[in-house]
Amino acid sequence: MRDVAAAAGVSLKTVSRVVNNEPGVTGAVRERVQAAAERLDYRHNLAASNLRRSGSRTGVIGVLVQDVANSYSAGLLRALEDAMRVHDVMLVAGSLDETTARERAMVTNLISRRVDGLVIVPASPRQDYLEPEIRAGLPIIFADRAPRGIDTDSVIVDNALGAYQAVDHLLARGHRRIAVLTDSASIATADERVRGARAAFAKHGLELPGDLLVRGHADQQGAAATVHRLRELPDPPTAIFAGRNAISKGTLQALAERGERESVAVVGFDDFPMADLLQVTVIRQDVAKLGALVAARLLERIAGDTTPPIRIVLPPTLIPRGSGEIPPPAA
Amino acid sequence: MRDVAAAAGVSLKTVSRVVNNEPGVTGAVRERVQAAAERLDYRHNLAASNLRRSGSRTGVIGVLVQDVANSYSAGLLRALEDAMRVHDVMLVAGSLDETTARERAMVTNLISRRVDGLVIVPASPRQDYLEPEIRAGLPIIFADRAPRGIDTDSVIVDNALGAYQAVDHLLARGHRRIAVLTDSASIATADERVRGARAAFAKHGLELPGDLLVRGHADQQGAAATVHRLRELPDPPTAIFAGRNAISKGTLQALAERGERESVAVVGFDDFPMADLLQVTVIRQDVAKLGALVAARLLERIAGDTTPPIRIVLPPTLIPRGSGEIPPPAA
DNA sequence: TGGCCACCTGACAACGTTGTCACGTCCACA
DNA sequence: TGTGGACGTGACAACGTTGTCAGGTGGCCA
Repeated sequence: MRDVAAAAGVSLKTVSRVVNNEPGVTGAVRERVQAAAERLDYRHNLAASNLRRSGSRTGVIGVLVQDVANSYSAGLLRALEDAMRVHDVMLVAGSLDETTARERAMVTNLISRRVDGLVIVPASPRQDYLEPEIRAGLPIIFADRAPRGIDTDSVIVDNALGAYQAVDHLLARGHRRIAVLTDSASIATADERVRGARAAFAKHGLELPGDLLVRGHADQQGAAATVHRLRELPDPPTAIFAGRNAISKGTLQALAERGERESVAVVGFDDFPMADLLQVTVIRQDVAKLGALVAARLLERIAGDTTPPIRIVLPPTLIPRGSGEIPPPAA
Repeated sequence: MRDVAAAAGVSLKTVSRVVNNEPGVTGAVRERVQAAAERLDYRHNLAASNLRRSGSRTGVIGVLVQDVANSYSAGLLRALEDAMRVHDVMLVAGSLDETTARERAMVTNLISRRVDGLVIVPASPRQDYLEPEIRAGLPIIFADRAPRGIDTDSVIVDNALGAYQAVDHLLARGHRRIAVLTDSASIATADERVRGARAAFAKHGLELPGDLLVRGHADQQGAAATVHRLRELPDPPTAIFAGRNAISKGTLQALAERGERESVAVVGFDDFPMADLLQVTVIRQDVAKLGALVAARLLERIAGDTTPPIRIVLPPTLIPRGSGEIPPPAA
């Protein structure tokens, strides 16, 4: 900038004015400065600018999701990006892989970078470590999963309701041996889904078969293995409620391998690409809507809104596509 | 930091030393400073730090892909993230949606933020606007698509070869009426793929039927519409080469709607989630490998490597899964 | 012609850090 | 006891920018 000023024969401040498109610079001077900047390949330094006008925005938000390669996370990211772009805000994204340590590390890093806000799909069991940041006024919104140990804005999906709908759907079609596959119990969401599944059984005066509730699935392969095992039981499940994206895929994979895609009912939580072509009945969360709501709330907070935290719960929807409508063999 | 220094009864510089874990501070003093920092909720400001030690890294790279929600882009992002994480580098990601203007705008923004490097899956027809940045030493790697009008590192896939393999696969099974569906001709990749398809026909002493080459597909719906139209022709295609992810999906969707999934052969370019379960034969690009190579090159550049640009071309692989092995009806 | 005002422009300090260098203390050794 | 050196600490300037305020120029009106 100093060089540009010298080349244009003006002061630093005038270059600054031109660069920031501020008024108070004559046309001729402005052009001279622009020409010099162009000639010298001058590039404005946003970091320095933000430092000087401290208290202003950096134009960056941090987004911590489960795995950016996962279609659900990616969809959320995209929805946030679209909403933030109009405000000239960019996204720093990170995958947590359900790791508490990574969540902590990335949050610390993002805070050091003075992001304008944080969107977190938490991996850690408690988030009270964020207390000082909240107190300092950093906007933080939890997406998909509610925070624990702290009071913050959140936009989540009614997981219990979704699971209830899924299992009720299967019970209504006569299934009784319904397997429930979820991920690690340390994830609050998984607990909610199990709760919803139990509630559906209870409504029908039944109980979730203990041998068919299997938690702790980390990935597709694990889920596939479980399905193979369960189907080998003397009294195998006639229907499967897959508690997450990757678990649905593993379930389908295993059933396909066994040639049982047509005979065993499946309802999955979370829609996924190609689920329509695969005719998989799912509980769909409206990621685009969730992302839009998160972004809107975040923008309000960034704009200075200091009202008490709100908690938005979106109802999921069951999308029947065939796999969930397969009747039990006996019926 | 000033407050911490005052609270601990030391100078600014000493706090700096403690914060950066530099040697030359007695244990007692160090603890006093840490306690004060903790008590005052002090947060190190990386922007200011990077400004002071200018010339050092910001620990951020910019990644511009087609669409972060697209499984291919998301996979690339994830591969980059994994490789960069060990070097404590975070990713700022943006979706270009094949828009030249957005590419320019985001590049400008990222440069203002002094990212350590840029990974670009270009949307614009030419990238010579990056010339000054390259000259200034900013590491830029092109991924998936080669740069035009500029000489930079790039890691791309042999698109012509992939298309050749796909079409040759179909020709070898007796298909002659093979439809070739690609995206906009302004995308260099699409041209390459058409070229490869023609080469395969040429090898068999044939020519790509002019009425079956349809370019300019923007999304899944457009591709589906084309498939419906082509299949209504008096002499319809017996096989379809889908030149991209979304086009494959549109093709499958249309064929499913027509009940022709079992009778019309399909080979798609780019693997996609669930393609295995859908038994879709595809040309697979190894995104993880591509991402790893891009990251490795970028890290070398960031570390100061100034050797001439290299160009890595990865061979794609045909994965037979069923849809590409359907024979033509007559045969 | 003098005076007032609007309008441009520039000097300076400050944002939160850290590199450089100098100072002071303490210990070891001659 | 004096000297040298190692070590811990701090003062200061600088990174690239912009807010504040003061100064300078020119036009217009009395």
